[in-house]
Amino acid sequence: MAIDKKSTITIKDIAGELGISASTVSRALANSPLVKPETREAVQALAKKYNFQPNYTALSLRSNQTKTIGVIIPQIVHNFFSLVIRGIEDYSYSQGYSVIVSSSQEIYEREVMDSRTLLAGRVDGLLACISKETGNYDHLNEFVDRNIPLVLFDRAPEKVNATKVVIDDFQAAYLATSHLIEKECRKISYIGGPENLNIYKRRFEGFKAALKDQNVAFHPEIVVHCESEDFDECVDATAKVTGSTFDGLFATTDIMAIAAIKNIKKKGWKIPEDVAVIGFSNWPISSIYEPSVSTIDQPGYEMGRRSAQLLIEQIKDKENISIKKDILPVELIERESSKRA
Amino acid sequence: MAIDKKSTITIKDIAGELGISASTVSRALANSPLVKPETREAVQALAKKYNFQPNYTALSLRSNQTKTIGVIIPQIVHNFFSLVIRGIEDYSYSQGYSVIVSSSQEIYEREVMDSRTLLAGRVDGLLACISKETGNYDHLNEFVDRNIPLVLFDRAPEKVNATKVVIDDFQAAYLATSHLIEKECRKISYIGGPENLNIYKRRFEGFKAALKDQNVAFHPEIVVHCESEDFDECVDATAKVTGSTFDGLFATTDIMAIAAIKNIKKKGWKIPEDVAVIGFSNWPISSIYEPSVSTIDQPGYEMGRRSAQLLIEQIKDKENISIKKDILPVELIERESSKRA
DNA sequence: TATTCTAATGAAAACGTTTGCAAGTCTTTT
DNA sequence: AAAAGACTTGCAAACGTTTTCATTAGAATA
Repeated sequence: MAIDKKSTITIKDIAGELGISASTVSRALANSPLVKPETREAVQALAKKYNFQPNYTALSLRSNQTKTIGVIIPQIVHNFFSLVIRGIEDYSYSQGYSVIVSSSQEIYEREVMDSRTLLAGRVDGLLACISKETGNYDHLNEFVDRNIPLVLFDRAPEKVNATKVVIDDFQAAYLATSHLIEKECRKISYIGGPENLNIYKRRFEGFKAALKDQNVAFHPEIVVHCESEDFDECVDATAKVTGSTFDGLFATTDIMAIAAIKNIKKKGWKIPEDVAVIGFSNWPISSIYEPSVSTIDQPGYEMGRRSAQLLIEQIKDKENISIKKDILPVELIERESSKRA
Repeated sequence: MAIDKKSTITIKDIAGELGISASTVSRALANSPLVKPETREAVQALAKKYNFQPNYTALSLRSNQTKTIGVIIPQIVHNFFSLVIRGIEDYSYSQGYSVIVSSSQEIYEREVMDSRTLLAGRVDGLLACISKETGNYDHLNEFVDRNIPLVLFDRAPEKVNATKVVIDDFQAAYLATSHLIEKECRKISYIGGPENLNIYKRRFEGFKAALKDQNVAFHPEIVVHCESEDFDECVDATAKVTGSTFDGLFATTDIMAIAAIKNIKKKGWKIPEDVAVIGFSNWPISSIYEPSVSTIDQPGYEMGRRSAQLLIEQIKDKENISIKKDILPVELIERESSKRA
């Protein structure tokens, strides 16, 4: 292979060929009124001929901004999060920003390391969703302290004073639970995610509040908090619950809902006749599975878009960063698993 | 908010405070033997105290490399591709490279635009998987012509002379089909993806070759090529096939396999007793669905890792780029949908 | 004591841009 | 015809590094 010297041409090359200075070329390219129309046209024609692309790195160095935003996400192989990323990308690219994604794999140390790496001059701002393990927020507060734009989404700890984009988990769980009560359920099982994550804590609270407000008894023996997202482990964890009887079940994840359904089927109980079930997140599988699973649709794409928008606003006006909290609406989707008169 | 002047410190700041020159600081930080041990220690101590991080952009400008690789992928909300991305990220980060991902959303124009954007000085090399629409490869050949490292994965057109990481689609389909024949299937339906994509063309060829080699008749009336990946559309498309009878079905996607299963169930045919089914890709849903679906496991994570590895090798030795073709092994996973004596 | 060698440091250039300032050439005005 | 103004352009600095080359001071040699 040949060595690719001069495969990429610079402003100086154009200047040289035209016998003018680099400054004039720069101005001509920027359509500055300071340059004579003929000069401008000559420059632009040559730039086009050579397919000139300004060197991004040089631009960054001069302007002290990378036009890149960083994203830290717990998992990438995950329907909800990949939707979020798509939203982030769509908006960012439309604004001329690139996106660097790094996934912590739900490991606290990786999250800390990644945030430091990104902070080291690679990005103009950060979008983050904390891992399940994360209990210490120093690495995030460092952004706040140094006045570097930061937006937290979905799993957003109260303790960090940054802009947040979330759903109202309490309200969403309240909605799901009320849906079951409306379907005549009077003894409802709860299958939740790890309670140390705020979102699951709040969903549990929403569940209990809905019961209380509507005078339905709470039964601790049919409550399970499941740590894992692995399907088989969910099946094992939810098996505990089918030791008792119940007529409704709310799971904070569609995967858990389906795991529970598997156990319910095994018992010979009919869905939705004997037990009505509702999940959470509206994963693709919930509409394909049989029975199709009622769920709470979580607007992942919108969450990504909105987070990116708020972040880029902050980047563009760093002097006046104001902390916001955006709560996105959720929607209940009724499917076979809870459809009954 | 306060203005963050000097929130980030440079080599010059350290030099100033120590009353030495920037060059010495640079050398001290690099542990050069040219600097006096005391000087080196003083510099390093101060760097540590201020948590000095070298400016990435300046480094890039000087060294003419961004330590970033670009990835163009058709979709990000897709189990296989997100696995690939994870593989790419894991390897790249381990080598000190960042990753910029952009998804074409299966749109040719976006793919072209994204490749141009990334080419414009943002990345040291590109990893790409073409969209379903892509039939013209000029944008990729531009990389080859300009000697910029490029690795194609999964959907890799023959016409581009670049390193490729793929699975042997012919062989994989041959394997799946032979599995059905082994299970006593003698009239096998084929549900494929769009034929203009090489991978589907080759899977179809593998399917037909397996039939021929084992003297099983090919029945064109139970063949469907389905354009969409949307589940409901797949259900509609595969319905055509259940107009005839058959005792085996091979689908080139798990989603299509499940769509077909839905139609088969509707007919009242038993799986696997009346019809044995096998899919392709080993999506999570295929193990959760009832019946669980036999499939060909496609090593997405490995494909990502390997692609990144080959790309980074090329980046590190641009003078001697050699074109390789890596074919990753697939594995047949037998589940309920084809399990019979 | 004069010369050479070695060790440590600094000055400056370079990477590719943008932009404030100075300077040049024409026109216009008085 | 001289001064002022309007247009164009170029020079140089700056962004934060690394690295080549030159320089200094001191030590070793003759």
